[in-house]
Amino acid sequence: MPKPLPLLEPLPTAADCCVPLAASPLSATDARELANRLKALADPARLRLLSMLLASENHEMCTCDLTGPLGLSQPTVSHHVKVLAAAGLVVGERRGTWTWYRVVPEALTGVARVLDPAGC
Amino acid sequence: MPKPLPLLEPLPTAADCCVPLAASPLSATDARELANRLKALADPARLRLLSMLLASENHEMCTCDLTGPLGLSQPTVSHHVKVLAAAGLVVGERRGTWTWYRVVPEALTGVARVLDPAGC
DNA sequence: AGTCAATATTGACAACTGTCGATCTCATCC
DNA sequence: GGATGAGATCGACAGTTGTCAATATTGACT
Repeated sequence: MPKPLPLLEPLPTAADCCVPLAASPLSATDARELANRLKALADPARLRLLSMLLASENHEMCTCDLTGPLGLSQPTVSHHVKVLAAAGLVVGERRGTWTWYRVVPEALTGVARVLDPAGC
Repeated sequence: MPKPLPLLEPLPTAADCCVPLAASPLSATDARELANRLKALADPARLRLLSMLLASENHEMCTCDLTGPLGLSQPTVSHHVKVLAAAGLVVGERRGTWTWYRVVPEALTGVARVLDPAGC
């Protein structure tokens, strides 16, 4: 359990696609793209992982601190963060031996906004 | 392509779970529940289906009007609307030979609100 | 009853996914 | 350099999922 270092740079911005679901019938490619992001979210372990990151002290955690609470093996946790990172929902940063992950809030907000028929 | 009848009753309300993702680490059961909803959303065909419903004239369509634009067989469309209905995201109503489906906007809004770390 | 049309269900199959053990990579410290 | 420890990757396996053809069900209309 290493001590978290203070972040040096602001959180990176994420591609936040903005094709509101309710505006017009989604094209096949837009639908595939949004589905990919939602697929990354649609897993209990990854949702818990995200919420743990968001609720953590410095809004970041290393893999070693995630395996225990999630009750999953280290390779499995590594797999999940990789899926989330590929979807742009988290970013990882290597500092020495550890890799620190944090959520990209803009990405989550983007997905939320696309979904909400009330327009948010 | 039958003519859509005017809706007689207001849209039904849906269970909108409200455990904000960012507030605290999600419990295993809460995560599973939210993941189930997201799994229902995380498919290109179902996303297109939802957006077609939302963008349609009377905010409802019958199965027969969905198969063509989606480019999927009738059983497959029937399968997808069933998944969406099981997740509470759409409701179907049989009128004569046809079944009319419409989105439950509250359900979508609920998911969007849970996801958004900005709190909406 | 009998026919027709829309929808739902079933069965089957290929593709994808979550999980873990084993192994590999890389940075740190002696 | 060698040892240690965190994390990533690989290979395998069970479970799930999207799809369709075939069939069943339901409602309308003679």
